[in-house]
Amino acid sequence: MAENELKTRGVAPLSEKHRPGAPAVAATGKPKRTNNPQAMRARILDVGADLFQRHGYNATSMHDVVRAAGTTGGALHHHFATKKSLGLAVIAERVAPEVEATAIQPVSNASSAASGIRAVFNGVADTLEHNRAVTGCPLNNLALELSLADPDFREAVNAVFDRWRAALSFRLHADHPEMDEARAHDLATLVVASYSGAMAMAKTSQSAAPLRACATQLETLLRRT
Amino acid sequence: MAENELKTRGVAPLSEKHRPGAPAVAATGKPKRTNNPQAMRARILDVGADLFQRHGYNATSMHDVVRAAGTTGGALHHHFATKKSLGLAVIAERVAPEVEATAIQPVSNASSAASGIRAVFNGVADTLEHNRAVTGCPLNNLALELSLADPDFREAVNAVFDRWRAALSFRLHADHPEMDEARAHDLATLVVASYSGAMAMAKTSQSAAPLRACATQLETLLRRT
DNA sequence: TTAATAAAAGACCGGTTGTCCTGTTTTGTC
DNA sequence: GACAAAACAGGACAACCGGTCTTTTATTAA
Repeated sequence: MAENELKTRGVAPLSEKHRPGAPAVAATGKPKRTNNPQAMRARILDVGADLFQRHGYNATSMHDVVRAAGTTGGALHHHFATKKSLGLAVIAERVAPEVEATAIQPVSNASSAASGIRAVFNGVADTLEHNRAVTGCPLNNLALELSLADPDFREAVNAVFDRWRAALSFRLHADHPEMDEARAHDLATLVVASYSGAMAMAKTSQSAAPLRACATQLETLLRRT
Repeated sequence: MAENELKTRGVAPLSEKHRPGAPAVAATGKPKRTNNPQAMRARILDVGADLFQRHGYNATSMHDVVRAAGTTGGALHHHFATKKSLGLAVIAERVAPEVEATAIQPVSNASSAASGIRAVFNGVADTLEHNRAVTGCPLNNLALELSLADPDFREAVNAVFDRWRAALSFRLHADHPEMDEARAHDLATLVVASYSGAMAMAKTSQSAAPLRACATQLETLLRRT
């Protein structure tokens, strides 16, 4: 803390030699650069979400993000000073909305909790079968890799899990007012857990079958409730 | 293949200067070294399983393994030439037996499938509550991180998942001969998936509650079968 | 006793990591 | 049109990565 002022670790500027940041355009009237911070930020987030999803957080380097986003290290650093800040932003601005759209809203809007849950499982299974590789649930991927490594990550992921479970629990209670809250809570936990686990199995088996199996069994459980 | 004989990329031995491998003992009759390949191999595997479990595969360096095992890079390289070979050995010789002991055998030996499954879930929950940190299911951790990265890892993890599900399915069918095989298979998938997912939720919430919730709900489902 | 082999040690390699710094260009405001 | 701040460019940088290497030491077979 006290040695900050001694942190002159950079090299003294070699007047002539050191020229970082070459001119964006030599002399012609080329496109130069288009300042568009929102689009740049969005593109970095998209690329980050995609790479973290496909290769994992630790296996993705900042350079990978720079290359895939077609940008530069300076731009990346401007928007996200550290890898961790990019990771947290990806969770909050990409993963959480995706969970909201693909898993929470369909259940909230369905005619019943049971049919909504089945629709979500089978809908995701359909999507998986259309794609080439099963990359798993983005939330689950990041949860397992990062929740022990850093409390901030753990908190961020946990918030999404909680939101999801709470929404399910609310819908179950709405469908079945006679069901006590603890039961609804446990049931919602089972649904979320089996979705996460089924996605893990789907990833390792590269098949949507585990999702279909869980959808079937969960429905019989929910229908008898 | 044909350029093997030209592979003299090493530096010419600088007679006096180049002395890798300092003498293990200076001049005294110290313990020097104890040759015990099996114990060394076992220790490396134990340490590797522990570190991969707590920090993840990619976040664990070979140097971390060397340090934690109290050995040297040479010894590690002798037993496991690459990080991947260590990873595969950890799965085959540590993770798979652990799954066998903690999740498969208790169900096979229980008085019924339902009670065995409940015992496994609650037993693991008890263990988690005794430990400080919930590090999650080792199989699940490695599955999510590596199954997309490398086909060999995917195969290894998938084999464990399949073995587990097959054992559950067999026990369910033995308990309920009237149940058709597809149902038993799907039910077993749901149990494995909910275990994996519950462990993921337990890890992010640092609590054993998700496991207990799933145990309760799964039991009501199985008892009504 | 000697020769051969297996086990262990640790220096070392090229490459990559995440971070940060110094400039240049664009944009908004007066 | 001046000018400060934001947006972006491009590379520097030390620390570290996984992996290979040669040498030393212990064990075992002949």
